[in-house]
Amino acid sequence: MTRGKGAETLSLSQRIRADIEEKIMSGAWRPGDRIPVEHELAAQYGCARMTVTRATEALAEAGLIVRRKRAGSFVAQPRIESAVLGIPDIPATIAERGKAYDLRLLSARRRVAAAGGEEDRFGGSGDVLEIDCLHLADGIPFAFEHRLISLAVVPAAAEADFSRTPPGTWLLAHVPWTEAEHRIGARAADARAAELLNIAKGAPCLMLERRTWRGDAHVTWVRQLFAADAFDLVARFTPKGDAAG
Amino acid sequence: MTRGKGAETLSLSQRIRADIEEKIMSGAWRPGDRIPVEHELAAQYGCARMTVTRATEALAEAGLIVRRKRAGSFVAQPRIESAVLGIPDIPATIAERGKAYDLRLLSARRRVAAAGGEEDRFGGSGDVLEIDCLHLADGIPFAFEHRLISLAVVPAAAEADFSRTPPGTWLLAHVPWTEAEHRIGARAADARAAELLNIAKGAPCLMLERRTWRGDAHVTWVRQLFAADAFDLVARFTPKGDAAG
DNA sequence: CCTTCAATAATGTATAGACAAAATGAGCGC
DNA sequence: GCGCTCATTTTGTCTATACATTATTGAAGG
Repeated sequence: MTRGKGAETLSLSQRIRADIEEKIMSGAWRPGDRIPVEHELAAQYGCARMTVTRATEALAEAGLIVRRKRAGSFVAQPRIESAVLGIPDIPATIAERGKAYDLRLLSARRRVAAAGGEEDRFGGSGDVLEIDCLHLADGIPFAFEHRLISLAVVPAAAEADFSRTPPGTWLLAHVPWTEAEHRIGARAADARAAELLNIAKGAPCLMLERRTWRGDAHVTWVRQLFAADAFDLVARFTPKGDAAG
Repeated sequence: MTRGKGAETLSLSQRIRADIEEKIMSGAWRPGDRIPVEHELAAQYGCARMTVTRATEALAEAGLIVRRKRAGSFVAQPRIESAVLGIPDIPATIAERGKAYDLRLLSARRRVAAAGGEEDRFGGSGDVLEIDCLHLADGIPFAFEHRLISLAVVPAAAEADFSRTPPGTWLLAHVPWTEAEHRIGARAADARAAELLNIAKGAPCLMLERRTWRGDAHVTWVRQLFAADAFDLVARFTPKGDAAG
């Protein structure tokens, strides 16, 4: 379900690559950290530097690390998600349009994920943080967000102040993710959404649902509703899966 | 606008890679064609096989070619776009749900793209094919599509029979693309869309707009409307920009 | 203290060779 | 004709080495 590659026998350079990736994804090596120099890794694995180089080259192409001559190789800063998916961080989107961002936290409570259903995939303890909030642009409602965060996976979320930093932004900055699934659709606004977004009941809304994993652990689930005239997703792609703009 | 890499001095392996890529993108080497074996390319460029290998490896990772031991390397079949973007080919989507696909061509005419506006980016001659069609699942309207195709870039489109093959499917199979831009939003159905999709006027619809380029040439522009309950886009991503499922 | 410049440490790229692995196809026995 | 074996071709990976490139460091000189 989560990782694509099975347990096929990896070549040495692939294993080196996977090891480094694991260190980064697990958080052991953090953005900006310098990773061991290539000859050192070569010695460690008992192989030629070229073999290490192939791993680091691939990681650099994938954007996980940055290599700099003479300086060394460093764990890359996490990219803003929008650069990858065209699905932007909301405060960044609003700022881009030259508007003032505001956040209104509607509710945040800790509870146990319901067993048996969708929610029991939230980590071991089953404790989740459930958050409702409203994103505003120049004081006008922009998006309504409903979110669950796994406290088993992200215990620090219990202490975060989501009345000032929106949960999505906080998570992006604090938790590396390995996989995400999006569902995008159109929905008619129900009574509550209509009231919060200040639109007519039944008016069209863009719905964005996202699940995010780190390894096998389900990190967060979120549903965002945008009034139809407030927002369009835009994404630019090449066949390779690159994203730009 | 189109290609990322500027005219920096490329390394030899990068140049080899670019040369092969050009051959594929231009259509000189078509899907399924075998490309020269590595030692042959090495001789041609006067370099070691390893240097060629690095180019072919990168192309394989990018999905442009497929390498098979003993058999050789082949230009990859164009991937179904859904594998990359989560934005599926409509007949494939419908078939996946076990429903019968039907196409109704509403109109197709050749005209000159309007100058000055958006449309003048359609190739040199400015001739475009303008197509309206309706996609049906089990006889029920699924999506309404409005499309422009550049006849300067894709002259063969003039002869294609779009009453049997939907234009998107035909293009995917015939024209390699280098870049695409998507716009996704929610819209209220206008009178015509409502009638065609058999929904109420003002009902929420998912709107999907896509522009596709080959190199600098604008290949096609399309807008598709889906009734809100008929369709959700689903996409699965890793931070690297991979797509799966 | 600041500037200049050279030594140096790291990546960036290429080489020639080696052996492994896999798929193909040819030859052979039945 | 059918199935088995085996040599051959081509990719898959690694090695050890070489030299280029570049940013940093630190020392020399003003």
